[in-house]
Amino acid sequence: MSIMSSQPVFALDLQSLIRAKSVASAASASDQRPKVSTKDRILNATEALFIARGFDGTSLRAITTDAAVNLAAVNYHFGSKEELFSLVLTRRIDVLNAERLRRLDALETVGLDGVHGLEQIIATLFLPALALARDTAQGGEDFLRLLGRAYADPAPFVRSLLAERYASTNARFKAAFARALPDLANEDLSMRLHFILDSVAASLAADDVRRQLKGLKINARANDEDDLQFLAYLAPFLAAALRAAVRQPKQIAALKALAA
Amino acid sequence: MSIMSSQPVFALDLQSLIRAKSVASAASASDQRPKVSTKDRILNATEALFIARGFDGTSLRAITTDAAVNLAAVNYHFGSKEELFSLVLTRRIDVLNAERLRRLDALETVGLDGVHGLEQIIATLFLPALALARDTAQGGEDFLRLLGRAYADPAPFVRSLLAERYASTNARFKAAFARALPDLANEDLSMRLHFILDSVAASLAADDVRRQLKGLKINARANDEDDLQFLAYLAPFLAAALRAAVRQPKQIAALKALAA
DNA sequence: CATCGATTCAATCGATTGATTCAAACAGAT
DNA sequence: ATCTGTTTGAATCAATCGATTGAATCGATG
Repeated sequence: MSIMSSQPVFALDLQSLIRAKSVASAASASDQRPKVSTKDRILNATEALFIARGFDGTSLRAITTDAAVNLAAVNYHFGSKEELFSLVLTRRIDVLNAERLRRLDALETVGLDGVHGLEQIIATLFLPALALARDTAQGGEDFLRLLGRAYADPAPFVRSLLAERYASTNARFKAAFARALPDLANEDLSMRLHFILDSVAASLAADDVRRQLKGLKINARANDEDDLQFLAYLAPFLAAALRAAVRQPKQIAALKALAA
Repeated sequence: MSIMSSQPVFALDLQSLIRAKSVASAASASDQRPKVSTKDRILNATEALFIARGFDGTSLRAITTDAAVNLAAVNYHFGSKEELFSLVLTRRIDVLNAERLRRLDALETVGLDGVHGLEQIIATLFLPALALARDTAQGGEDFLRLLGRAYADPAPFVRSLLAERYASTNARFKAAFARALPDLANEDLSMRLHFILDSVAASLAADDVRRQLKGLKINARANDEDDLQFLAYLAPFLAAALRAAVRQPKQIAALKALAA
């Protein structure tokens, strides 16, 4: 303590003292400074702030303050704010989409189940997301929040990044849904699919929805079995929505009588 | 033209010339400057920019440039950026919620239909939105975009504004849904309701979804009859989703076999 | 220990943000 | 036409934005 006083000391001596101290603490049992690299601290802080405030609402100064690094470290390690956020988004979503495509490939080589083909595709879409939400190395629960925020962010940079990078994946799944729902017109399918994908993303981004998930104890999932249980909760909801018939004259007449 | 040259002129003369010119054009047949007040021009420009870029992404200078008014006019007429956006949001959503509550009141005095009670509530929620989307005085199609963007905006100011101002309305509709779905657990209802409301908002905010709506010619609605037709397209989708059973052991087993 | 590339640091850049100023111009009442 | 309160305009404020600089310091290598 007294060594660290403000009295003038030899700069070299002071630095060597600090260096020795940090090395000592790293070797100690408590390990007060967890060995997380500057790059990773910036990425993690950026992810947390993006979830809470979006792209425009997150400044580099807020990031570097939370990450306890120098402001210039962002441009040194990542080049620019956009390149940083691009990495933050893709390091999560790329993993998700790769697993989704892997499962879809496997599913299409075996062929869709005639009766439950729709549930199979839904499972292919959502099980990877649920699995990643349990993987702390992939952000855990924050993974779902990141996903929701990313698809809702109004910044042109974010929207173009998602649209361009995952266009082919979306096309693959739309084609799969089209085969499972042969009677649904292409335009109807596009709308309902987009509706569902945006829906899940938006809902998962909302804090109170996740709080309710926790209340249902379906957020304490610990293994794939629990994921299936959660999907059994969600899949009928989504499958029923996708299978619902469209624009039957009878329904119009019924609604007309009811909505007066 | 030559009068407007950069040569020194009497300030008063120049101003009077400009004034005379604008007055003349206002009296002319073409009427190049539509008599929209400064206040309304700011509100309209703010709405358009909020839809496109969100709260954080919209600067007062972008607003005043689009509205062709002076920068100081914003703070003079509205006090601050937040007060301006608060007005922009509430002038639309207040109308929507008032009409929703009016219809809900009427529905509850008559009593819910036993068979189609759920569709009645859904109609109560969505018909006012569809009607407003046809009313150019209420923003027309932009009304839906505003709604979607508002519920997705990450700015704390926007989120707290919506949560506080419309909490009671949401509670009213949740209670109504609970009566129409007596077998659905309260937590399940909360989640699904939030899921649906966020869903519609998020979907309507997406440009390509509205483009698909246009392709289905359900966006060319001109009267209440057409609204009912559109609702006949959407209501079965939503009702089926809400009515879908939850967590049946049979479905879990089926999914387990399928998701391998 | 000396050297060198990699990294961190404080300081600062020009641009943009929301907000404010005060004089000029305005519309309506008398 | 004159007066009076309201509205507009150009200029500018301090604060913050993303980005950059060059020196200081780091860890690894010879």
